Amino acid sequence: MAEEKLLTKREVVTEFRRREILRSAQEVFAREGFQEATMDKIAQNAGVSKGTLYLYFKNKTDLFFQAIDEKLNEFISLIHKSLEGDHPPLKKIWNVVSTQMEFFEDHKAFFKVCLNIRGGLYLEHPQEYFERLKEKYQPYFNEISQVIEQGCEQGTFCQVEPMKAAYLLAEMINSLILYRIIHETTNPVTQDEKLIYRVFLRGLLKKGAE
Amino acid sequence: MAEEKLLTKREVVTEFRRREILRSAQEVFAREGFQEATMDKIAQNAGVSKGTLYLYFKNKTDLFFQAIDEKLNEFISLIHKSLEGDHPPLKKIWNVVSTQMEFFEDHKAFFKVCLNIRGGLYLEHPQEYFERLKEKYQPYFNEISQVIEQGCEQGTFCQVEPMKAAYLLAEMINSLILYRIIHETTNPVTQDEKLIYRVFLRGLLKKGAE
DNA sequence: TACTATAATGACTATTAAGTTATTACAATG
DNA sequence: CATTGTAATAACTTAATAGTCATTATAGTA
Repeated sequence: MAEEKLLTKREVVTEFRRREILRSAQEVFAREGFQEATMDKIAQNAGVSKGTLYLYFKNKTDLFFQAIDEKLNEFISLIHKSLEGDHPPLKKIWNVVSTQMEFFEDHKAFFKVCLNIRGGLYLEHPQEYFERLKEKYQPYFNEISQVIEQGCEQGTFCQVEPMKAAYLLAEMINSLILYRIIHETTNPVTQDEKLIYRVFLRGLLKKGAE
Repeated sequence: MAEEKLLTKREVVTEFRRREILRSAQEVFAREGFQEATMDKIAQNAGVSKGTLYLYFKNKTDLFFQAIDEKLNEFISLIHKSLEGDHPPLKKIWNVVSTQMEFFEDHKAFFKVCLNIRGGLYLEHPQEYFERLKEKYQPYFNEISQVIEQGCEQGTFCQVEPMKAAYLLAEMINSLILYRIIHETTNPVTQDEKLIYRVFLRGLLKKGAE
C-alpha cells in the first residue's frame, strides 16, 4: 500500500530544468549584475532557449529574486543554526561574526550581488521587491538583535537599542569583507573576525587611556 | 592696468549651461539611479535639448561621474576641514563621526546614490570608473586612517591596522544612516553619533562584565 | 547691420534586450 | 503504434534610449 509518489519522466525533467536555470542565473547575475545579465546569456548558459525561461519564471526580475532567494536562505539558516542552543551572548556574537565572515569569504561573488541589490533597491527596482527583501532579511536582524537584547538583560552589554546595534555589527562585518575584496587580501579571515569581535565589544580605546 | 578678465556673454552662458546641466543631473540621478535616469529626462529637467548634453559631456557615464564628483568633493573637504588643527585623536574621531552623519542626514538622496554606485561599480560600470572613484575616496580613508595611527602612537588606541579600522568606522556610520533611512527615523542624529562614537571606542561590553 | 563662427536643437539612427508566439519535438497513455 | 497534450524552440515584435547630425538660432565683431 506504500503509495510511492514516483515522479514521471516529465516531472523529473521539469524539476531538473528549473534547477538548471536557477543555477545558471545565479552564475550570470553574480558575474555581471542585474543589468548586464541578459535573458539570452542566462538561457545560453543553462543550455535552453530564452522562451523556456518564461515557462518557469514570470520575468527577469522574478528570476533574479528567485535566484538569490536560495543562497539567501542558505545564509540566513546558517546564522540561525549558529545561534541555536543555550550559549552566553558573547559566544553567540562570536558565532555570528565568524559565520557571516566565512560565508561571504566563500561566496564573494554573491556578496557583490548583495551589495548591488541593496544599493540598487532604493532606486532601480520596484518598491515591491524592496519590501520582499526587507522581510527576507528580517529574521537575520531579529536574531542578532535578540542576542544583544539578551546580553543587555543579563548585564553583559550596555543599554542600547538592540536593532541599531545589530545594524552596526552587520555592517562592521560587511566593511571588512569589502576591505578584503577591494584590497584583494588573502590573509586568514580569522584575524578579521577577531578584530570585529574585539572592536564591537571593547572598542578601540586602550585600557586606561583617556 | 587691472587686467579685468571680463567674461563675454557667450562664456557666461556656457558656464551657466554647464552648471545647470550638472544640477539637473544630480537631481535626476539621485531620484532615479543611473539606469532609470535617461538623458532625455536630464535634458528636459535642465531646460535644454538632449543634443546639448553631448556638447558639454562625453557620454552618460561621464555626466554621471562629474555630477557626483562635485558633491563628493564637498563631502571630502568637509571631512578634511573637520580634521584640521592640532586636536587629540579622540576629538578628531568625534569630528569625523558627526561631520559624516550630519552631511548625509542632509543629503539622503546623495547617500543612496553613493550606495548605488558602490554596489554597482563592481558589476555594472567600466573598471576605469571604479578606479577613478577609488582614488577619489582615497584621501578620505587616508585621513581617518592617519588619525587612528596617530592615536596608536600616542597610546590612546590599541594596536590595529589603521586602514581596516578606518573602514570599520566609515561603515559603522553608514550603517546608522541606512538604519535611519530604512526605518524613517526622525530622532536627532546626535544620538546616533554618540552611539557610534561610544561603540567604536569602548564597545558594547559593560564595564566589569565578562 | 551684415557676416561668421559657434551653440543649440530635435528628428533620426542604431542598438539592445525583454517578452511573445507560431511552430516543432517529445513524453505519456491506451 | 497512433493520438494527444505539454514542453521547448527561435524567429519575431516591441519598446526604450544612447548617441548623431543636418538644420536653425544666436553671439561676437567690423
